[in-house]
Amino acid sequence: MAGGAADDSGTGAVDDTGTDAAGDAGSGAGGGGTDADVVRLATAVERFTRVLRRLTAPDGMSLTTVATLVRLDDLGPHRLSELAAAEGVTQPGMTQLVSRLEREGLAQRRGDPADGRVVVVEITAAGRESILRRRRERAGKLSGLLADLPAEDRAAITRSLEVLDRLAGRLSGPPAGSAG
Amino acid sequence: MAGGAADDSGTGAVDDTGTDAAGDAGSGAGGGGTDADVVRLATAVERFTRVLRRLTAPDGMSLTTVATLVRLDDLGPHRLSELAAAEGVTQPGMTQLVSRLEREGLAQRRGDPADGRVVVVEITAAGRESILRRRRERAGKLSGLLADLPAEDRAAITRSLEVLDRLAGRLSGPPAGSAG
DNA sequence: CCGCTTCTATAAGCAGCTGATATAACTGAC
DNA sequence: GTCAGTTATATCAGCTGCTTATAGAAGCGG
Repeated sequence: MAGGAADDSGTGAVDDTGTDAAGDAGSGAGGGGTDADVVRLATAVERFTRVLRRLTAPDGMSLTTVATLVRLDDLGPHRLSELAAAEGVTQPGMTQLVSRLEREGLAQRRGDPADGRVVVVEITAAGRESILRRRRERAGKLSGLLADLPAEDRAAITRSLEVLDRLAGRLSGPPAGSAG
Repeated sequence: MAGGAADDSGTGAVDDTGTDAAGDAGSGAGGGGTDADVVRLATAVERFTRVLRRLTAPDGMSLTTVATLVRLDDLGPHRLSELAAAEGVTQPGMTQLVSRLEREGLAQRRGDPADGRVVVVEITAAGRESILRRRRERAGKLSGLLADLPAEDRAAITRSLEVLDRLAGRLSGPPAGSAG
């Protein structure tokens, strides 16, 4: 149920999917992928939201919190305001978030000797461990789901992994050179 | 916490890994997919969280709100408690959510003539329009991203769409036969 | 020193979730 | 019919996590 995703599509013109998709929202139609493809992707992302919510263990960690911790793990220490900009929250919001992380021992504040105003945030060993634990939990749940899928479906997902990864990297971008 | 309705918890094998990302994809393996594959997927999902946050326009709509509205659009009217179970929030939470939707004219309550206790929720024309608008906005942003990707990457994403869709459907499950 | 900018912290408020509980409607025994 | 038990929704108090507005401390040019 839920929408026939098994149409032909491919790369040509598909069903009109509503109206003038992506008409005014930037990026000319000629430049990006097919309009219909993009709308389909947007729809799939919407549906996948539900999956994400289910996969998120009740650690009491918000999406932003996890994303911040993962970022600190992946890309190293950031100054606080930089972190706020990268994760798309306000600076006071990030101050609170970091305070929470610090209270739970998952990250810690550090001063910048070169600039007394700056607070540099870095992940702790406990924070790294927390991420790993969470990742393994999620993997466990995913494992159960994937087991029910035919092999070709699993292969399709695997193949798209690196692409999704590249997409994610493109969006988050480099932390504007600093925190070195 | 949570409803406790969908506590699958997979095989839970998946030991440490974390670094070894070798092995072929799609091998049977009783647990369902290679361990490393699953961990890679879990990691990609983590990273994709950032993408989701960025793609979500500042409509002031929570993930749950959007998912609920999309569900009502896809699968038709649901009773309130059914909606709560499907989206993984408590019944009081869904009562509030629906009240919010109703106040903004995106959904409406309806009585069930066969059962006076029941409240059936259905999406309004304005609600459908809201979803479409949001989807188009998202599509616009995605379009810009996809334009930078090589064609083969776009194809990989397109191919994985239906699989992701199937995954989402598997997790949320049918609304237990109603919404007639 | 002073004024201006930059970076973080604090305060007040709102959204959105939770558990506990109240209210109303259906069901079955009698 | 009435009573008790179950089911479906609403309401209440409380917490988390975000927001805007503002305060305070540190750097920089005069």
